[in-house]
Amino acid sequence: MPLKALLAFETVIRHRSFTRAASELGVTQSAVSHQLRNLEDDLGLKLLDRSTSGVVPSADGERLFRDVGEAMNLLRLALDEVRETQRTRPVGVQIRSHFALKWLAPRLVEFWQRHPGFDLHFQHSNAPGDFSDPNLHISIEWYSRDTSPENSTDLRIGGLTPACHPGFLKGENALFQPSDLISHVLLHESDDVCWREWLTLAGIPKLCAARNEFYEDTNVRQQAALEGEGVALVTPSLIKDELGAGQLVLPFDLTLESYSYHLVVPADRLINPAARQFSNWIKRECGVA
Amino acid sequence: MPLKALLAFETVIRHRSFTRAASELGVTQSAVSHQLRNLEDDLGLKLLDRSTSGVVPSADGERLFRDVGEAMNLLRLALDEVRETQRTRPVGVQIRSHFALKWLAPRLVEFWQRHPGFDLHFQHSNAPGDFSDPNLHISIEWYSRDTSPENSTDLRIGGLTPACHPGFLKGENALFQPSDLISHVLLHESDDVCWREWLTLAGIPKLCAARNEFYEDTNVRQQAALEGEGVALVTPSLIKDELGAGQLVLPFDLTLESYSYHLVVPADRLINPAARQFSNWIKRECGVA
DNA sequence: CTATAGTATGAAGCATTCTCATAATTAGGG
DNA sequence: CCCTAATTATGAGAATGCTTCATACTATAG
Repeated sequence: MPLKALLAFETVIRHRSFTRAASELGVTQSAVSHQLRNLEDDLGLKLLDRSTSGVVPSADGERLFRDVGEAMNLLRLALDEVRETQRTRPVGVQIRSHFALKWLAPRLVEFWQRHPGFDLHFQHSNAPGDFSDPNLHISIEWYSRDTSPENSTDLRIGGLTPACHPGFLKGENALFQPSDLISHVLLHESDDVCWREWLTLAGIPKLCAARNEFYEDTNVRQQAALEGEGVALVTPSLIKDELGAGQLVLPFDLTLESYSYHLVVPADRLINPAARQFSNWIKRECGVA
Repeated sequence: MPLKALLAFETVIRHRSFTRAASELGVTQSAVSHQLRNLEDDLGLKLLDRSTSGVVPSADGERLFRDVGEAMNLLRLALDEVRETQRTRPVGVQIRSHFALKWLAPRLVEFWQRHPGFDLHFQHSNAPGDFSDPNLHISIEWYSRDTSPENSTDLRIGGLTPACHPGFLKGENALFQPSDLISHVLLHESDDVCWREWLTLAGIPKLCAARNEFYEDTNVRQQAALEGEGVALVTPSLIKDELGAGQLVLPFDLTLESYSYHLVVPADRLINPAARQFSNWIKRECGVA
């Protein structure tokens, strides 16, 4: 199908002029003339009566234009619509609420200033991003270096070390060394894997604490630690405020480094320019771009 | 507008397969893959979910296809229609009835055999072809070499010499030399120009005949001559039959060569392939191609 | 009858599109 | 669970077609 020529034809008919059609199409008048000559040669009939005072379609041209004009309008509308929805579609971001609260929220204002013009749609979950949902573009997940998936980038924000209420450092069951944890409550996420790994690092893999409590949400878990509920594993760089204010303390100088936040973006989501921008911004902010 | 890519997209969706779409489009699967990648990159969204067991459109792809598919169908139909009308539209030929009867008619059967598949529409007139009528493609006209228009080809069939009933060669007013015409009836077309030129050639420009009769149609005029009505100017090569049968004779060995049949075809009519074929055939038959 | 505003044309450069060769991916059968 | 067959993806280079440039041509209006 001589699509380009048909578009040129349609444009010429609308403008009744090669010159104006050329300028709409962003090409020279010569290009349009060539296109129309080719189309007429191809079809073997005259589509236009040319004159200096405007171009008028021949009977054949008129008939062809009825359908071609409609078709081109359809295409234009369809493209505009799809581009518009795409332009205004929010970038779907799954992000752990802790990272959202402690890292992202403080930086987001600056991001809006530098990249206005698109929306972000946040959802919070600890599970891996469900990218079968086409509206999810980016996920920030928590992985140890060797279990992180293919399409992820280590944001180098991470590490786990126990944190507790400052009161835990004194008194009867004061935390002097890791084995003292035996008489304390351990605050877990959904399982005890991380604590197990830290305890292994501390040389006491078998340690069994007084009690285990599970808080899916890290913000809540840390609040529980802050209130003296027990000892939670924390990422120090994310809770500088609480540490600075003395609300939480780190009893041991021993950090499990292997865990960190990872940016997960399937390659096919990067065709969304807004998603690409946001993803790049995060990497830049973390100094891993 | 990425028209080619949209066509590729539409074809892929219809076939649910890059490979089959490629074969419909007459290109390689690779080309289709490139087109779709470019389209998706351009729009910034995924249009297809690919798999080896068939390609299915994404939600966005589905929506785009609704309009694009319709538009492409419109274009296809419009092109088919216009091509079909063009293919079956008869070639309009204006041809002097004399030339049609004496030259064309005997050859037309052979032409049909060699070029079946299109119709010819003959109309007879001595006037120049009115090419403002888009249905007129070809005209065969009678010109002297120096008055023939730009877009005409001399078919080298022509020449004029007087012809008459054999009885005119004997008796009281027998035609022995051109000046004997003074006592005869001259049979003209619409004016006396041709006879004047012939008489000038014969050295008797002022000769005034006994009577002048006007017959627009050369076939009729020659019939009149044949019946002994008077003397008509004829093109010898076209009336070999009558001469051979002794129905007409040429009293003088003096031919006005400057007139001949010309094929007139405006350049823009040659975009009709059938018209081009017919025009070329005529030229070939006359040995002027 | 010239000026002006348009279209036509041919050659050459440029860009897009296509092909080729091959890689990567996925589903199904042994 | 691996292997095969069928599909899509990819990158580089080739081919095609589109565009431009420069200029010719044509018609209309003053």
